[in-house]
Parts: sequence; structure tokens; C-alpha cells
Amino acid sequence: MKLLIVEDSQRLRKSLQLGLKHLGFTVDTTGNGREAIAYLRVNHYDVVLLDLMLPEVDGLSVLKEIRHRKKESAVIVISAKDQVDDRILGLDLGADDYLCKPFDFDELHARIKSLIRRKYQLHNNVMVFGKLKVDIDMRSVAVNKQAVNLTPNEYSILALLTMNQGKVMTFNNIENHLYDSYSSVTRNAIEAHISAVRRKLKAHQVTDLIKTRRGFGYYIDAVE
Amino acid sequence: MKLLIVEDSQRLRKSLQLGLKHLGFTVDTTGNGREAIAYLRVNHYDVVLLDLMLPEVDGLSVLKEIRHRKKESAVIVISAKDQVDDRILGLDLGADDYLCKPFDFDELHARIKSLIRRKYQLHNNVMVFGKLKVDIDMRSVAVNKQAVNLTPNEYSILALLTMNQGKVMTFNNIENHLYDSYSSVTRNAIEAHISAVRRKLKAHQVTDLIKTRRGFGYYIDAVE
DNA sequence: AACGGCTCTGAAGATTTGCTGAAGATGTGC
DNA sequence: GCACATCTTCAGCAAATCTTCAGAGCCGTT
Repeated sequence: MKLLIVEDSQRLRKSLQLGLKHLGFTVDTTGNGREAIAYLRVNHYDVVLLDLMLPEVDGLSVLKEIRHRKKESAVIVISAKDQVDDRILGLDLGADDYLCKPFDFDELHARIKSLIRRKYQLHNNVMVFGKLKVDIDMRSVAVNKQAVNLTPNEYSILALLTMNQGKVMTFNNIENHLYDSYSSVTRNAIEAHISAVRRKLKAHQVTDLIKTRRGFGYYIDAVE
Repeated sequence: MKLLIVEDSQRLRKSLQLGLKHLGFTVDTTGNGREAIAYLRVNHYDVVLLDLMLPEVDGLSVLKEIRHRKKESAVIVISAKDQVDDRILGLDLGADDYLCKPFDFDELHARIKSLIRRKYQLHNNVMVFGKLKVDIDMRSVAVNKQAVNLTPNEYSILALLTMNQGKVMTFNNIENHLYDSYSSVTRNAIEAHISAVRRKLKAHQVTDLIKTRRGFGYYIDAVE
């Protein structure tokens, strides 16, 4: 899951970044609207946290840009408590949620999870695949109630493929979800992770779940 | 599907080429307008990506040339954000779409697919042929919901014949669609691919779909 | 600050898959 | 039946992918 934080205050930005990264999200941050738009053009974000008070290009313009180009990003508008006008404008322009400063971090986390569930049309936090269960909330995987011990990156890859079952995820897609915009890895790193996930699933008698689409990437067959 | 990329910046050109090739397109590239016109005179392209800022011969002249000679190519004009005049001129001259730099690669991909759909008058991404389904988006083929495991070249040939059903595709047509301008193969390579496609379809009880027009090439009968 | 454990990464080699052209078989029109 | 086009099979080659592994880095603990 990848997030973009657009927030003027460096203090808050940094603290949100660390907190969300800790929860397993991949996080890009920026403090101004112009850069935010540049980021949005290059990457895909599941959720954008958007403060409306920004230098250079204001938050509403960023919101317009998102709605214009990237319908798949959910937007949570963050704003100081007294800016009621902002609030109205934000919802009119299609913000998906709204938080007043100061807000509770757990509240934010809950709303992010809620938007992600909505995006992927999940009715609860667990996806079932025959014997396999992927718990989005816990970031854990189990086969027949036996936990599969995946590392964070391994889990992220499996979750991405699971949530996009039936679609081929390219190396770019995967890299986008695992790494923030400052990182850079060879595709072999992803191959190695895939290999590890397959090996660990195989130890639980789950084979051929992750399939290779040569020249494109990886996918999991959709189940009805 | 064959594309021509006309783009001054070598960096961007190369990255687009690799990215699009990976998505299954056949790609020619050039960095100047003179060469672009030469390419256009020799090959057929489904889509041309055209940067208007070019050395030697400017982009608008290339666009005129395309519209003058080659009505079957769709054109996506690429331009820096502030060149609004270019935009107006481009659309006046009949660009089919327009993208500002920097643009999102997936956005580009989506627009290319959209133009291809329009060109072949497809209403969605799946072409149905009795039991046979060809999914343009996924580059996959299925018979009675059973996937037919085609290699990239095999798929490309079948897609070409399908999208041009009722028309005979010559060896030249097919070679044009499968290979960029720097490759060269014997016609037997294509015969071998056709043979493989027929064999794989036959395994799914689909026979006599691809017909041979002796001395000309291959075709699939149009269905109403 | 040092330590231990875990994870990540890129290299290297093994393996798999796909492409091509050759060669011989088969088919077609005359 | 002949000449030629097309079909099929196959093996060598090239490229993509898989697997393993060791070194580096990170994180929490002491």
C-alpha cells in the first residue's frame, strides 16, 4: 500500500511518515503542491493525505489534479479546525474523507484502512483463497490456520497480488508498491522475494498460486 | 500493434521504448523529424507518439505528413506543459490525443489502448469468436473460459488476424506487426508461429480458424 | 555504543521458455 | 506428376526467470 503525504509542516509530515511506515505502508512525502503534482504523475498512490494549506500550489488545485487524472487514489483532506470553508470545498471536489487538526493517529490509520477496503471492495479484513487466508489488518498469512512466516516485503507482494487477483502485476507495479520514490532496486530483488514467497507457501503445500506471465510480471488467478 | 516514437530526448525515448516493448508493442523510435517521415513512408504504425519539439524537421510538419499520407495512424502529441499554442495547433491539425510532460506512463498506456480500440472499432477489450475469446487488454486467449497458452508472438499474430477479420494479412503485414524495423526474419519464422497457433487451438477443439490464402497470406473469416 | 538477529539485496549460475531457420513432409494447382 | 508453396518438427541459441547465497544494513536490546 502506497501513500502520499502532502503537508506543509515538516514536523507533522515526518511524524506521519515514520508512523505510517511502521505500520507497513510505503510512504512518499512532500511539503508543497507543485511537487505533489509531479509525484502524482509518476506514481500510483492508494491514498493521498492532503493538507489544504500549502505554499506554491494550494491543496485544492492538487485535489483537482488528482480527480482529473487519477481516479484510483483516495484522498483524505487534512485541515485546521476552523477552516470550515475548506471543508465544504474539499468534499464538493470529491475528497473521500476529512480530518481536522489536531487528529488522533489511530483515527487516521482507521480511515486509511477503510478507504483501502473500499478501493479493493473488501467486506472484511481477511481474504480467503481456498486454504489460504490473507489478513490485511494483521499483515499476516495463514494456511489451514497455520501461520506462514513472511517478511514484510514478502507479505506486501503477496497482498498486492491477492488484492489484484486476475490482473498481471508488472515489476513496475510491484516496485511502486514496495518502495518509496527515493529507492531503487534491480528487478532481481523482486524475483528473489517472489521466490521466497513461493518456497514458503510450498512448505505449506500451496503450490502454483503465484504464476508468471513471461515478459509481463506475476499474477494470481481470480477465484469466483 | 506497432508504434513509432518521435522524441528528441534520448532518455525519454529509450524509456518509452523499453516500457512499451514490455507491454507487448512493437516499437520503432527516432529522435528527429526527417527520419520520422522516412519511417512513416516505409511502415504502418497503429499509433505515433510525437513530440513537437524536434530538430531538423519540426513536429507539426511530421504531423502534416502523417495526415497527408497515412490516415490510418493515430497520433498522440507530447509536449511540455506550457506550450499551449502547440496544443491548439496540434489538435487543429488532427492529433488524436494530447499529453503534457511529465506524464504518467500508465496514462499513456491507457490512451494508446483507447486509440487502438477506436481504430478497430472495438467496444470493449474482448473479441468473441464463438467459443474463442481474445482479450486485448490481457493479451490472452481463451476457449470456453479455458486459457490457451500462447507465446507473445503467437498471441500477436492471432490478435492481428482477429482484429482484421475478413481481410487477408500478408507475410509483410505480419512481419510489420511483429518486428521493429531493425529486425529481419525469414517467412518461415511466421509459418512456424502460425503452425503453433493452429496446433494450440486444435488442442481446444478450435480448427480451421486461421485460413491460408495461397500466394497471399492468412485470414480469419469475419463473423457477424 | 556494541551486539545479535533478521531482512534485504544483487551477483552468479542454473533452469526454463521462446524464437528461428533448416530440413523434410505435405498439399495445391496446373 | 511436377513445381512450388506451405506445413510441421526440431534443435541450437538467446533471453527471461528462478534459486541460492553471502555481504550489508537495519532494528531492537543490552
